[in-house]
Amino acid sequence: MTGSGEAKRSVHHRIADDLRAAIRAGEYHDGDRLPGENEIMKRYGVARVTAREALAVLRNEGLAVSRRGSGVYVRLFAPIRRHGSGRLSRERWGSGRDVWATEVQERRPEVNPITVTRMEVPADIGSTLGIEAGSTVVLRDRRYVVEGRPVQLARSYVPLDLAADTRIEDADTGPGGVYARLDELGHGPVRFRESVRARMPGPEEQTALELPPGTPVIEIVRVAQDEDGRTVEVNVMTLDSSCYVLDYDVSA
Amino acid sequence: MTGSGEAKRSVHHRIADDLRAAIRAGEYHDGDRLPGENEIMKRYGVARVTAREALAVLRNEGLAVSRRGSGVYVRLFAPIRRHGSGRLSRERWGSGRDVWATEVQERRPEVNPITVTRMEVPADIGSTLGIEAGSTVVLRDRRYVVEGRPVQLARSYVPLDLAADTRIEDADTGPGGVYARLDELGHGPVRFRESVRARMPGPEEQTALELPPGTPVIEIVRVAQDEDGRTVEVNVMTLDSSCYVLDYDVSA
DNA sequence: AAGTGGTCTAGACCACTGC
DNA sequence: CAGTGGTCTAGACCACTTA
Repeated sequence: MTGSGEAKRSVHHRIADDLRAAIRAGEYHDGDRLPGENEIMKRYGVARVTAREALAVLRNEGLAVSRRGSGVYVRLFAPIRRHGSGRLSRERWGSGRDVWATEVQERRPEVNPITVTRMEVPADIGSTLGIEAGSTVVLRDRRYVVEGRPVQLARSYVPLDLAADTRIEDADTGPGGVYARLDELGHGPVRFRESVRARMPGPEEQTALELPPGTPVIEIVRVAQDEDGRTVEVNVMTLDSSCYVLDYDVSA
Repeated sequence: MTGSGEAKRSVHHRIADDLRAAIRAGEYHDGDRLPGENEIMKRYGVARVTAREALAVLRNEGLAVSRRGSGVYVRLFAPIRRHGSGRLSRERWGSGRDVWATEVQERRPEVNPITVTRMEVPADIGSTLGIEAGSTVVLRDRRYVVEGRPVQLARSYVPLDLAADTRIEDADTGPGGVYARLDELGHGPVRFRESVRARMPGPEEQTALELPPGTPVIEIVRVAQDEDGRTVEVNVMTLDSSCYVLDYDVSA
């Protein structure tokens, strides 16, 4: 079928290979129903656990999702393009539109209840912010939802001496968001560094982002500095990787 | 133990939660041995499959790796920082050092046998390169290895009319690499766009990068343009996400 | 040779979906 | 209510690692 000399590959791997090949060959399309556990048991004459294991391979590759009581389906990938360079430019947030709205456009973006709290700075954030341990920061915690699907978590840390008793401590920071408020305080960010990595989510993130198994997250740590080189905000974002492509422009 | 009101979580999930909590609490460190299948069966009084399933959760989260015949171990994360902005600057490759060497420094980088082939341009690459279907491109295919571990695959596409009969078609492109050669031809790249996404690897990538289960890959598609706006190279990179953090600098 | 993870079978019960 | 995926048990054999 699939290949030629596949010898010692285990049974559930061979079944997974068959299905993967079929998906790649276009025999199944996005959202199509795949053969389920019972079907695989019959077709290949294997035990339930073996059929499950084959499907687990595809789930963990992010190729399939299973819906209890219903079936197993081909997973789709319809990403949001997030433009890294330019999206943080002064014109953007200076114009009173917030960064998020400009990038998802017509896809019905929502922001879930924003919680704003004062807290002692976590060790890793503190060293990045360049402030001493034990200092207080303002944490803005929020979740972005597009078309009913949660796609991103964001935790933004601002030193208390900048944020105290400003709209940065309000759930609604007003037009232009936190960066515009920092600018009004004379600490508008002019330089950013984004550090990007990918990893599998922990169970808390799986819940918060409603991630099916086999979905990595992208973690972006964005550090914002003002004209004087002071770090004025650290923003830790966790993205559903099946929803995003990040674009960065670089010049030589 | 772990929490308070965990009720209907399945047995293998509860076991996984215990182990995860223990790892996070620092009871196990990087590379430490975790309780294996047999140990879990005894400790929790569950069947082998259930113990396996618990360990599978941790593996798929990238927290643990298992070594057949030996045991299950806490996985480590020691990333290479890849500096997106600046690393492509003229000074870097202009100075005759290649990009790769500058970023991994003392970590014994190697490049596996580079294959260079002429081929018909794949559809997706063609549309990105802005050349008509059926055109010929030069494909440079290579694998990077650090400290004996493969960490990155890269496939670089250059239009044939630029690369034909130049050192771009040699395995060794000489000092400064492909970009320096393009520059000598009057097509030195001045603008780059990197598009970044994360996903789970297919089995071919798992093999080529020797990835344990639960390891996502980062896919970077870099498009390089010369002064005239012509796309002179498309480079598709596949990175082991457990080996990389990508840094991008952005200014407002 | 003992221990470990990897694979597989056969049979069972449950919770949920969709008709 | 029938079908589906999710979970679990009990027992078995194999290949590999370690000593």
